[in-house]
Amino acid sequence: MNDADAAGQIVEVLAPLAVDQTYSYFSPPALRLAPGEHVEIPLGRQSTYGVVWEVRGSADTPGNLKTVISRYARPPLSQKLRDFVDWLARYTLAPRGMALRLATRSAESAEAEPDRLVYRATGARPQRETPTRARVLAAAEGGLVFSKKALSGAAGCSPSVVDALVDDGALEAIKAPASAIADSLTSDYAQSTLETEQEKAASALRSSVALRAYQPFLLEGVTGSGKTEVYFEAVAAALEQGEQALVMMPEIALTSQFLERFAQRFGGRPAEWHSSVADRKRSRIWRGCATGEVKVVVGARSALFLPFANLRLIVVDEEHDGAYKQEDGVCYHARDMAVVRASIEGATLVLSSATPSIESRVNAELGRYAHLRLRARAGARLLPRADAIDMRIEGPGQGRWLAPRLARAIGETIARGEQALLFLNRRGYAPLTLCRSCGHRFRCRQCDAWLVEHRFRRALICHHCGYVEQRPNVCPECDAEETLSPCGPGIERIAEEAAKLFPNARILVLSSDFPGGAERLRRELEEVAKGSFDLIIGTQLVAKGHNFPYLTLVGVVDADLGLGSGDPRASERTFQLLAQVTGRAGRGDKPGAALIQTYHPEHPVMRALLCGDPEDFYAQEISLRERAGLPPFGRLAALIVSGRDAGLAEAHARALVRAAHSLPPTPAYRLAAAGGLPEPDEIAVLGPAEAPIALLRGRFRFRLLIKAPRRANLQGFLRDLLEGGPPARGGVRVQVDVDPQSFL
DNA sequence: AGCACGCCGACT
DNA sequence: GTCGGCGTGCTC
Repeated sequence: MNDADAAGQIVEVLAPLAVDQTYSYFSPPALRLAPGEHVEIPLGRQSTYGVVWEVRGSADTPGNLKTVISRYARPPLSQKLRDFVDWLARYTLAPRGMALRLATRSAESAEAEPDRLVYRATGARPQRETPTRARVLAAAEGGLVFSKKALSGAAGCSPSVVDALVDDGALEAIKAPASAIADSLTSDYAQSTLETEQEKAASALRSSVALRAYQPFLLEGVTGSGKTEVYFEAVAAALEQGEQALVMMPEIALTSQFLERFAQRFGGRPAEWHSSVADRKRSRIWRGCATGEVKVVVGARSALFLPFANLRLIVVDEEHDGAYKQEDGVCYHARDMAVVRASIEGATLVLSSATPSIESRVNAELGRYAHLRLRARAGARLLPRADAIDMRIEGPGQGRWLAPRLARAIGETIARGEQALLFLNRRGYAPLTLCRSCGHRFRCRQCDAWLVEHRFRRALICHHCGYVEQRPNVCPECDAEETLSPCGPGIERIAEEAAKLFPNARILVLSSDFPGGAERLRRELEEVAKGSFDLIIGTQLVAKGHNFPYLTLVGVVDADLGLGSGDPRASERTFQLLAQVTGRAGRGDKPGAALIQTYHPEHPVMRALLCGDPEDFYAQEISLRERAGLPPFGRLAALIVSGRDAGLAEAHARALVRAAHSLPPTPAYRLAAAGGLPEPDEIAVLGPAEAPIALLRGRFRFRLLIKAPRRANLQGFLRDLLEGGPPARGGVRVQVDVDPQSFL
């Protein structure tokens, strides 16, 4: 044994805490740690868990360093995953420890499971035969294997009797084969029949997967064009090579319907990963990903941090969906980070959507993503015919919300025994309640927004902060009775009108604030799919996930809602939502119809919906942003002020504020260099609710999100920053919301 | 994440 | 006089 073998090591360990640094430890000679291994380390006055980030050298004695306590027998984090953690931390400006947490949260207790033992009768008689032993042996008759618990349970004795019988030779213990973590999958279990366009897209993906190099694709295709079948071919290609694939979906889109479809194609279910998977299962899947045993994971955004051994493919389904944004703790956009992970892993990336986000479209047009398009619906299905109802011309009378033409169409649909859906993205009965006698309007005490009347709950509710108060019968300002008057429609009010118009119809109202929770919702959606209702009235939760096979008519009640919100993505979001809802209409070879009630039939969003071609919309929207001097994406940066992480964050805050000229290598700087972030001429302190609105009213050049107790202090703090002086106190965290593609 | 240290308001 | 609230800072 030479000196190097006898010496200990100096290792850099990252703990999954709010620290950005790694800490140095001495590792005794016997441990021989490698980067990525999981260790227990002393930290402060207790011990924690950490990951070896780097082995820095050897040493004979600890010197002034503390000593690593032990090694955990978990699969080490690969260099690629560690690089991803570092990248994510640098990009989101989160402490590296917090980024590591995302990757190790389910690693705890991910040790190899101990062999499970089962027992079988050997046929030999035990040396001493007591009545209890006889009962155990009787239970073990027939040559089958049983668990210890099953035998002792059947015999009504303690498990130690089984042990004794093993010692006596009457039973034998056998290693049970480890139960599989996930179903085994077969790449060609059932071949999909693909049409020409699909076939072309699928073969592009298949050959990319075979190349084993980072290659990004935008897979764009109208509802029903068979995007899923196409990316299933890419999954199949990864399986054929014995390698891994990750399919990400927004949590609510991850339905058993989807898993069934997957099983029909691959002969088994993928490993599922989302918030309600039990802890034990989670750590098994975590381990299975690291060992390569788990081949395909279908999961929500957190699946992005699994320790894949050989990841060949990442699919981001519904890539435009806002649910990919993580907004507390480490703030990140899972779709963007999927791009980064794919590039680090050298994997194929597929962003899939019927209505891609603007930034993905722009990336495709710039040639950063290969653009695969499916223009036709698969299986000769036709797109729903969309028609506008111009509310200025053919709107309903006073106090009604459904235009006569829409009401008629619903009646006819129900009469044919088909299903209709009325969509209105507004919960409650009426968005505003005022007093006809004095003009009093109900406002939220916490945040100043209008209170929304909920008639089912007899309450006034703030949709911004959740504040609730009882709906009074008397005006609180002028004491007049019976003068409180609801203005505008909410979904409950539409339900009331529909019940009057169609007294014999089976109507279901679906809104996220109804009691019963997810369980009831799931049951109701299944009933809808079975055709148990004639008319469904719902908010945006009807837009996603489920298929409604009997649905042939979709009516959009207030299509303009959301266009006037001041949100920079208002048009984009409205288009995506309405395209999704109206796309639900139609079944088999019978085209559905969509009727859209709008005051602005000429608006680009409406025009795109009516002609059924999103091309129009994207071209308009991108040129609008160009003319407004906004980059098509990466338009904003968020400054989050909080009490913690002062040192790290302060530097970034300075960099951001002086981004136009300063040189620190932060994403903010690079954004500025790319022309995305002009120098601010004013800094204001806004709450999270106000900031997005103010932003693209053009008042501010970038967004400041403030999380802090006292506003006045922050004002001073930020002014100090702007003038370049030392901030008196407090810390700053900067989050930059841009497309990482431009930084790769 | 824990845990200590420190600085202000209400208690035996 | 202290007990304890949480706001802040540190852990190799």
